[in-house]
Amino acid sequence: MAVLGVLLTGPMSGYAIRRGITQTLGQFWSESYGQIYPTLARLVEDGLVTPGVPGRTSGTSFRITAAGRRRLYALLSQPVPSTPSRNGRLLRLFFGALLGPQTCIAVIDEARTSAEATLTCLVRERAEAEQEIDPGAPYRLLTISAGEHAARAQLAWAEESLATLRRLADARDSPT
Amino acid sequence: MAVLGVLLTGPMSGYAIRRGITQTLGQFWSESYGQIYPTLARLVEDGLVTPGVPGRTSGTSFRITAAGRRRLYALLSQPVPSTPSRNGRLLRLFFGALLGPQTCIAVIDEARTSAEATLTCLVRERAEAEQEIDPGAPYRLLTISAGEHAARAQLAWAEESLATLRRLADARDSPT
DNA sequence: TATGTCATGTAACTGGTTACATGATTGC
DNA sequence: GCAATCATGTAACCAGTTACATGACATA
Repeated sequence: MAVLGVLLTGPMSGYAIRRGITQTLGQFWSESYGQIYPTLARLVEDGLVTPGVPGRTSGTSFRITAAGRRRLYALLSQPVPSTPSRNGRLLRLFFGALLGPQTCIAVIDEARTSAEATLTCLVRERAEAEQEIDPGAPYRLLTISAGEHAARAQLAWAEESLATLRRLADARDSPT
Repeated sequence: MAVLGVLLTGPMSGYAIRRGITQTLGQFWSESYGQIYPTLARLVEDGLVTPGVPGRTSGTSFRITAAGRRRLYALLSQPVPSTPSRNGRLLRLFFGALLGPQTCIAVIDEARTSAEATLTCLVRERAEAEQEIDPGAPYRLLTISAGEHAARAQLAWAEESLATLRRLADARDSPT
């Protein structure tokens, strides 16, 4: 789905597909070479993608076909599969009593800085996306907005939680 | 880490460990039987967990050892690994122009209802956790709070996005 | 005695990453 | 000519789920 999707923007090499995925979908999707090339081979076999001229190695190569577009539409239309969530940060904090307030504060502070970083990154992306005028722009803004909401929520949670933990640490250190 | 963690609350069977993980860590962690039993075997082999009486099948069985507690502490202290994110919903919306506003509205509305459901679930959990008085309670509240922030953010994003898409659909349908 | 839950396990499979090998092309 | 990047691929491995097999125990 991701490979066919980025090929919508024009023909490109597998290398460029990966760069496209990490750059534009990076906030919520990722693929490795070990995934992309076998996928491309299968897509070519199924006639959803045509390979470039075999001789030339540089420049554009893989191109989505009409059947590929139809298939992408079908894939996009499928219900969103529910993925079992795994959050190593929250797992650690859940057993935080074993770790103590100081270590937990470090864990949460790392969450705070990472949320800040993604937020500034997304704000820049939004500015770029708002300049574009093609029909896909509003939908891309939707995904950027989702990232912003999530990042701001994580930021708020982190600051709130840091305050709570600092109170907890103070109460434990100085109740003599 | 999750298995050792839930064993902190007392000895229990592998079956009960799984139930404990899905019930209390369900919001941010999951394990399958195919994962739990091999893990338990390895933990027993390493002396981090002692099996129950082999004859008896019912009741409690696996119990964390002192070495297990030390190991859990070491595991919790390790840096949080960054997991590559994959969000099928946002991937679909990114290519939403192909899908059209109506289908995207359905996708987002499903996100809205699921966020509402987890939110009411978390509010109930918070009420329960606030009653507890053991030293681990504040940390568990931290993880509940994280879930609440995330769910509220998703809710706000969904409502905002639904309004945007409805405007888009109207503009496309009636500009004659 | 039949049903449901508790309980332990495993084999096959899926999905995915990492690390490496290989070579073409470009720009300095 | 050399370094950096572009480009394609794959083998080994890891993590994890699904589906199934097996059986104990309680209870209606």
